[in-house]
Amino acid sequence: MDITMEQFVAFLKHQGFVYQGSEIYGGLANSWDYGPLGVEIKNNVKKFWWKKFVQESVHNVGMDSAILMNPNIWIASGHVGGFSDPLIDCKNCGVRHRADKLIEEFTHGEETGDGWDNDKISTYIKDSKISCPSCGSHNFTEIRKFNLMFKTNQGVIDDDKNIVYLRPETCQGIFVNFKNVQRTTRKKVPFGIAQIGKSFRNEITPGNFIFRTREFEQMELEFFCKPGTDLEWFDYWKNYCLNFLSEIGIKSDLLRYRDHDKDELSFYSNATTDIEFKFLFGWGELWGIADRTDYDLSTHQKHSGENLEYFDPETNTKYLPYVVEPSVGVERLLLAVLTSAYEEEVLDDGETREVLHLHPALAPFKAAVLPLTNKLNEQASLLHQNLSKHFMVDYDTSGKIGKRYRRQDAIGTPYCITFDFDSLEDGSVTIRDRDSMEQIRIKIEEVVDYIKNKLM
RNA sequence: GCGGGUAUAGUUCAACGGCAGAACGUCAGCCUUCCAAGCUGAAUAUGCGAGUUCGAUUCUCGUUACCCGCUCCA
Repeated sequence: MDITMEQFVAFLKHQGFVYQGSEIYGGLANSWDYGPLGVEIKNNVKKFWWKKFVQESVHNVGMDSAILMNPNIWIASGHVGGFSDPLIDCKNCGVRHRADKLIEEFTHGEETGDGWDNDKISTYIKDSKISCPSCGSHNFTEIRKFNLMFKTNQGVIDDDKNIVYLRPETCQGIFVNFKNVQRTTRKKVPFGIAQIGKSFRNEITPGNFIFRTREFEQMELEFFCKPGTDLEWFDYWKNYCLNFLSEIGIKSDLLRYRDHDKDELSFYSNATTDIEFKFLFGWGELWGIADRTDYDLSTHQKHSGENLEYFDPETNTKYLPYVVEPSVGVERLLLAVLTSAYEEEVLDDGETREVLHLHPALAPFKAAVLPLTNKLNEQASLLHQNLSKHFMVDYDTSGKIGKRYRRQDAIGTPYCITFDFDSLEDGSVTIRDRDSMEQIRIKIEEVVDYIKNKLM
């Protein structure tokens, strides 16, 4: 697609998919609002995922956990303390470094600074006369820790004692409910728990439109399986996710797997693979599939004091299940879907049209009712109202019919229903297909079923 | 966070230290019997805040946002 990110953003804004957040106040960095079409397609993307990962899955169930949770959860997960990056700036050239990485590089990996407090890191850097990799000077600022979690206070009093965090990931809400869900659903391992919800991260550098934002929505599955079977399930979900992306309509040549190297893996992970998508700004992570072993359940077991072991009735043994986690961002998936669907198509007559080749299930409008002329308004609007009981339908009377087809093409409406003068006589309408531009004539009462069949 | 760039209608682009224009799009009306192209009319813009100036959209400074690169990304 020969279009820039900037042009694509303008297109999405023009059509009412995504607006800049807080625009009339000059915006708020990296915040985006979803317009009338954006909210539809975003909801549809989530529905599609839910359908494949919960509704149609024999393994999985869903849940929805709170955004605000007991702060001890974040201590257990390592988000409070361990994962705040110690950052240090060079006063000479202004480049920012991770202080622990400086030490790691300087000692060629012999010291990693893991678990050190700021003073120790600071002292080490001074004593070892570590220089700035960018300019070679020894003039660093104090270390500042950046906690990537948003903080707020529960209760009206602003006090350190009542700090709560906006969750930086949804999966912990699943882990802490593992026992609840297992008991109430009477599911046997292997089974999965799926969740869609907002997460918040104070990323140092967000950007690339809705690709990385500080407020975002995740769709995660935590799949619990017997230790030793985790790599099998890892492969299973890897394939399942790629298959999902193909079903949702993303072109396969825009997708690739990228396995994490051993030194890139999180310390608790057995294997991690990203499915990457070729965004307009380049390849970027779309879906992370990680084998998290029993790290999460064991740390929660340790910190909470609750026994989280699963009793396996087949073997009469107890164990902490291993977890395979496919995690995808709604906004990223949406951006990938839109990017893949967009086409500036040259027609046989040399004219061009902008088309979103969206899967009908994702399209904001499933159909548009277009009266051939204004004189047919009355009857056509009745048809529109009837169809609206079943799915989102647009209605457009302004301008020539060809122009209205173009408008619907550009927002991905799969079916245009033209109500003409014959419709008054024969009770039939013309349905025009967005992709093939072919037309069929069918009875008005058959329209709902015709379109519903295409939504699967 | 650092460096560079950009900021004028919805979009793409003009112009100017002294009434900010166009095209496309949008809206209204007319016309219109299936793929954007007819006619008439209308609405809509100098990101925000200071400074210089009689007067700033234009010059200066600050700020905000976006883009590119670096950095970062449990």
